[in-house]
Amino acid sequence: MQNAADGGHPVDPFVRKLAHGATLSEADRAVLARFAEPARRRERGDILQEGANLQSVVLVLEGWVYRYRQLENGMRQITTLYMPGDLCEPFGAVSPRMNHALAAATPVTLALVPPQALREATLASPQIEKALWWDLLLSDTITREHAVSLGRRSATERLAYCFCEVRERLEMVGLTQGESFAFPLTQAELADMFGLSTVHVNRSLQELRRTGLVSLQGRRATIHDLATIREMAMFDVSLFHSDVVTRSAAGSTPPGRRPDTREVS
Amino acid sequence: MQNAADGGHPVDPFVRKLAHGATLSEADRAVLARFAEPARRRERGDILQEGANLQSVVLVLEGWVYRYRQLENGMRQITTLYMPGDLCEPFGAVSPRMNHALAAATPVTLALVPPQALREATLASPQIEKALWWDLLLSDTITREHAVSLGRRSATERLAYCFCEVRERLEMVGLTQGESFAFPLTQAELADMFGLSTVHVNRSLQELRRTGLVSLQGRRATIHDLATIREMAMFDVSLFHSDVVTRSAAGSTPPGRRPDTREVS
DNA sequence: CGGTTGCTTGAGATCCATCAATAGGAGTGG
DNA sequence: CCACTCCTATTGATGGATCTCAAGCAACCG
Repeated sequence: MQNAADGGHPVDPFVRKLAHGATLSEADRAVLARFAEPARRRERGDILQEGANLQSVVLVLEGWVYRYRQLENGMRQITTLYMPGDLCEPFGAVSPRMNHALAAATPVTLALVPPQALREATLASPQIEKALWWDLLLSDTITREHAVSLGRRSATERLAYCFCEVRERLEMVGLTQGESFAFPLTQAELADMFGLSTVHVNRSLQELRRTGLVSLQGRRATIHDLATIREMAMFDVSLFHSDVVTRSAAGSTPPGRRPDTREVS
Repeated sequence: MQNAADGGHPVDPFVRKLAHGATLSEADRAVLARFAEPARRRERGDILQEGANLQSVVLVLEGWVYRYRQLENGMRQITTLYMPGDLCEPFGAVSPRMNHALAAATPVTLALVPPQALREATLASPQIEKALWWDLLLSDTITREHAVSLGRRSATERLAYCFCEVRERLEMVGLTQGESFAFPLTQAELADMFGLSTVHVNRSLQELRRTGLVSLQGRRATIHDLATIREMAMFDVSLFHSDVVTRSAAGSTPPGRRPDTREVS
């Protein structure tokens, strides 16, 4: 049995990610690390067809996965991107008949976690509970911001936003190397992700390269000017680092709270 | 104190909606109905600004609400639409600093539910637990399908899809009258929802009317040919009626399960 | 090697945005 | 009741962003 924390091996990205959402004890980490163990490997390509039967939550340990939907007219839309440490469904439940398909963008290592086990971990530790809800809220935020890209950002801005987002997510799990990080998506996949044609993705990428903001070579991306690309992408970092409330009665007013914020009252 | 189930008054849409996700006992319904009680009214316009402080989950009882995000360049994207019976956040947690704004499309009645109370109800009744997770999965599906519209449907198809979706959601809570239903959205709101200009929304709506599929008058919509509009919108009803698994060990193979479906194995 | 996959480039067509102007209804104050 | 304003829906004209079709090229692979 492989322990994710032993020498040389990278720390389990699931634990690493969730640690951003709550202060996890050693016991908490051990519980979570156990979910990330029984791994399956998959080559690039479909993992689960639409309509497939599923009883567990898919957890990505290595590689990139995405969820997509194929329309009757042949068009395809990628709706979500999953990277190491990401759960492909909300932690507490699964739709037994998949209504979107799941595919691997690279060779991947996965774990299958029964939703019941996650919910039980939630009962055993309020910190795990908080971390899992934080994770769920974060993926909601990412999904909504993807809709903002699709609706209101230009092709170039969408791609720029994508680089900012991916960088942020990979950094959370310690998978960036300085200014660069793995970026294995095909231009055709980017097109299906952002509602564009591959031709236009190609040209928009060239524009990003021409301005010197990003370079892209051999399935890796390097961001040369983070501040500028964030500005042109209208990327709001704070979305990725917001807090979460699971127990409304729990705390008194937190220290950082500004008294003038408006509430529903 | 007003009982949502008493004579003449419509049945609480929250209970009515959740009843689609699980078989609720009378006790379950009573518990849920209590959440839908302490109501606030709001006129059309913003409810919560971006950055507002929030400790409770907003539950819509009457009227339409939407979540939007305003970009620095002045553009606006509506990311989610909420109708009676809808929770505006996942039931178990809230982001205390709102990262999207919430607005009322019509005068609305709301309830504020502490996430802790919902999670506790979840512990008391497995059926409530199942219903709430079903609801969360459904709103995820709706959000993803919205992304499919934004990415891969034409303007006319997006609007057609919208009518199909709204009809389906309103029917679940008993708010359709035959072929017609309330549709209070402004053309400017539709534009911000579907990443279009108001001018183009206007012209696309005219096309839908010209083909005789939908009519739209006085904040109400009537669908004249459901089968045809569903086909042109590539609307998949089954997305709105899928099952949910909360306890993976719980059941043996359900009766409808086809043995040939593919699983991750 | 031939076949496949992914990237690149060019030219013309289409969808949709922008700008500008008009018109109807709803509310408001005189 | 009228004048006024604001909001929403509507229409026309023009331009731009992006798509489609078509082709070529490089890398990889059995």
